[in-house]
Amino acid sequence: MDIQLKRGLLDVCVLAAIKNEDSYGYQIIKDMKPYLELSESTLYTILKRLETADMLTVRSAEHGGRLRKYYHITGKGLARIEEFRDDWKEILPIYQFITREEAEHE
Amino acid sequence: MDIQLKRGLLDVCVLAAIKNEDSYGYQIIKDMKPYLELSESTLYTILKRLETADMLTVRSAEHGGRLRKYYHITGKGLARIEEFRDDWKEILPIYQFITREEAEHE
DNA sequence: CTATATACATCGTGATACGATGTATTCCAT
DNA sequence: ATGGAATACATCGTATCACGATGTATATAG
Repeated sequence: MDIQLKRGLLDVCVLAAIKNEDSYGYQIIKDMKPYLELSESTLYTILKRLETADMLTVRSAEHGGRLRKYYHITGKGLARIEEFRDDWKEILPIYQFITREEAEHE
Repeated sequence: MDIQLKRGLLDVCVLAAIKNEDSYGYQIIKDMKPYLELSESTLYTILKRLETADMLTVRSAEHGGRLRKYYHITGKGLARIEEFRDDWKEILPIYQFITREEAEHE
């Protein structure tokens, strides 16, 4: 997939990955993999950015003798997903504009 | 609309604007306006980029005593639009993933 | 004992949208 | 005729961002 196109989906996709259940880095990557692949360096950059923007909170918890950072979505994060729904309504006509077959003669 | 989301659509949208008919800067902005607004500085950056990538060719023509630069899409540019169609097939499941309502209890 | 998977983190780089700014011409209303 | 929109193209600097490279540390399987 085109990198630029991916950019617009990454943040919201990460938020969606923790929407129903708190999760941690490695798990988020696994859950997103079927839809959108991203590297660890990209994910941690995004998580930090979303935390700064108050779209998620972080809590450290021990698991199997090792620390894990669990990410929890906030109201602002949920609102961000709703904004994406609105953006989607604008994207559909754009898709039509781009893929329309016009003045194509037999 | 979210800037990041816009980024992924701009290039292809400009190509779509000249797909059926050669066009020039000011006209492209007008044609795209109902779908996606962009400033002149952004458009000329994009046109230059698409030219470098051989996705369009440029020709200067006089119009009303003034020079206009007309942009013409190439085979590579048309292929870029086809790629977008393919990307779209990947985007749809991502949209589902983001907006799914799961484990929402009454 | 060693390699692989898990887990988190930072740095540098290249790509890019856009506001600000500049130049020049045409057209219209006063 | 004169001044201000609208038309038309162009450049520069800045902020944002994805990602590869790289580093640390622990658990687990062969």
